[in-house]
Amino acid sequence: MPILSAVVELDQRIFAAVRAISHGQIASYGGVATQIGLTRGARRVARALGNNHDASLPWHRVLRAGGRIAFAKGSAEFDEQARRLVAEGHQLRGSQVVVVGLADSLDAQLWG
DNA sequence: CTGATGACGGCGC
DNA sequence: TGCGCCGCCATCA
Repeated sequence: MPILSAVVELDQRIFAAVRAISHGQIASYGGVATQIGLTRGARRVARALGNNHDASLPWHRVLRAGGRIAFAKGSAEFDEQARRLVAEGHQLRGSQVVVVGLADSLDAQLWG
């Protein structure tokens, strides 16, 4: 039981970090991973979101490094995420979210 | 056990 | 700027 329990708890921490991203804000997979104490855990975070079923989770606020949408351009998931981001006031340039201001780092704008 | 895969990241051309 | 290759990690066939 303890082994599996630890894994589940890790996922819970990932979800908590994602839920902590408020409306209009964005974060990167790697940033979320670092935030909860994981190094090189971007893929771990991505997989957690993929397994997640909770519709209340703001998964669309999590992007790839540089602010790019992770899904393939043209896919249904891509369109859905792009739609939600624009609805929250963001601007898209292709598959990349246009970051307003001086932040050269995504995570810097959120928790830097 | 070995090789392939993916909602990732970074460096090089 | 864009694209490709390679490194990382956890799963899966």
